[in-house]
Amino acid sequence: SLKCILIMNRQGNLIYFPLYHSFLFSHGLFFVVMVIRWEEERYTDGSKWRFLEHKGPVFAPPYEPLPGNVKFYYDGKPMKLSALAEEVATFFAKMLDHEYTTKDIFRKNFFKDWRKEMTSEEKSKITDLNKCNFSEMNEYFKAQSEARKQMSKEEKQKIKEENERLLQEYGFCIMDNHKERIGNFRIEPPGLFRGRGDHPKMGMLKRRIRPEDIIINCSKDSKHPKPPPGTKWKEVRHDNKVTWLASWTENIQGSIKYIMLNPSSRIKGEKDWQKYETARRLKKCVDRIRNQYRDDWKSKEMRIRQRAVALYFIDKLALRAGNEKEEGETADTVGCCSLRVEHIKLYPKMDDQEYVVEFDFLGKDSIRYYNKIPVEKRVFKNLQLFLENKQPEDDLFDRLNTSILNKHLQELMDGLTAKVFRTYNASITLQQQLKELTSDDSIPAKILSYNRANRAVAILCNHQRAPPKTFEKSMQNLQTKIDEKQNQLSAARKQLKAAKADHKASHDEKSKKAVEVKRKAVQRIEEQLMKLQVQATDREENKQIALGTSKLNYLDPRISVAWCKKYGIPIEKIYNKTQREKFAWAIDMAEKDYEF
DNA sequence: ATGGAGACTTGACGTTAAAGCG
DNA sequence: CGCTTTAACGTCAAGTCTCCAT
Repeated sequence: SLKCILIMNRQGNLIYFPLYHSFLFSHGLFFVVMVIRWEEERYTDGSKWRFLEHKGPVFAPPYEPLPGNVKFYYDGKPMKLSALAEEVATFFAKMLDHEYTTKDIFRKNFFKDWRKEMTSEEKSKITDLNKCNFSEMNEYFKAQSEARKQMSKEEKQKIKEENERLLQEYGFCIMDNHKERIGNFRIEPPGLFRGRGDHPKMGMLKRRIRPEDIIINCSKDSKHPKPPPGTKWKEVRHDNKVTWLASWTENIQGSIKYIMLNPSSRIKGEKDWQKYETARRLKKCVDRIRNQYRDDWKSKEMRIRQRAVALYFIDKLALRAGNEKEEGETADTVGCCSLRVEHIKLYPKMDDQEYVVEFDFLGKDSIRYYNKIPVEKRVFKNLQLFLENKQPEDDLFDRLNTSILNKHLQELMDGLTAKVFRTYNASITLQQQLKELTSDDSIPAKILSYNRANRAVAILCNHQRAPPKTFEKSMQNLQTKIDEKQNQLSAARKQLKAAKADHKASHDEKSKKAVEVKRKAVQRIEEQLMKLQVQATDREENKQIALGTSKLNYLDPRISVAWCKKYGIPIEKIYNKTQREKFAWAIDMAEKDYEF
């Protein structure tokens, strides 16, 4: 469970380095001063750090006006736009190929916000978006991106180096003696807001963020970041009860955006670890809680029965809590507590099953949740009751919201909230599935089992993805490869047979060697074929399922680390570099017998 | 209770860099 | 080695949950 080492560089400065930076040893420039364990540095007073120093954010590059020959046309006539109006126009022009720009709400919102940026002459002239012709601008940007692709190696290298320099200068901060990677040190550039699903605000102008909008957070005794020449920060504060380095208010929803540390940082890692520890505590008392809510289905009080049924859904189906949302501000999506009558259908009998509930609603990111499940009679009867005398658009759980539910959960277990059930059920499912599925086969087969276990979780959590545009083609390609490999295999087998016959006839050393060579070749091709087949299966099963989210947010990484250790699978096969950095704590901690 | 601000996690997706292939 | 394909990475929207004022 070693976390990091304290080292001294040639200037005599002490620096903490996470253990995965161990390549530094090879330079031989450092002295190890001290070894720090994971557990040894948490504050108990609610403060998140003692020292915080950073360089501030990187701003979006300023607008570059279009060259004179690229024109905007209104009502068929060329028209030179003021810089501000032109900039906003380019945002739209860049998206011309996108479906968004055909949507009514998008166009309406865009046009309204665009007009706000126009001069009064422009405003009086440009009154109809349908008369605007952005196609020349669109062509220009397409040509630009084409040119970028065609750049020479040297030019590309130069850009890469510049990015690297920016990363080195602005991408890190010092928090309590650790040099930490910042997650998002670049300020979001201006553009048109693209909401997901049927978003009422799609197309609105997301305005440019200036230094005057930024609140800087750092420690008093640090070197404060300097605003760009001629500008000022909105504020510099020293709040060590929060983890962010900078923040600003975004103009679409009026919400606050933050610059925070990378998932590999101490502060994020510890929080993540804590999250899984809470889920493990739930494991210890989940039976009690389940018995409790089953009892509550019989309660005399409506609010308690609603609470109990909702909790049952959250537990069984891994639904999200479902906070209320302000109507008209966001897309119409729901979670458990905000389910409406129109989102479920009850079937006393369906095929050979009794008491079936059909769910059909849009969840987070407007991803559809569709599921039919048989439930217990009591739940079914309760649901019928909840639906009585209600309109489709009425709340299913009218006596419940997330705050009531979470207050109840808090009483059942310290730190328990609705989302802990998702974490708990995801992690426990992975552990069970790994136990069930892991074969004593080859490494690729084991990894397929792992992916299948991961997939079971992704299905539980409804993590979907649009099938990749190139999916069909890439499946075909893979199939072609498999066919070829099969041909190769039969050819190799024939050759082996021939070699064997040859050896039988001559019994000399040379032919014996030839048999061995052919045998190895067959074996090698068999392995390659198997690998390809496994790959094809994996990919087909994964067509509409996204594994990433559950892997990154719901699965206790120690389960995976332990599994790797137990079966001798290199951790690199399961976690890529970024993931290994994020889960460094788990990789250090977990042994092969770890139990979630 | 209710509402809103604030902080932080979770989520899908587009772009880019790296892997894989002939 | 140069091209294509794939996975990693970054982006930023959209959730959850806490806290505090009313």
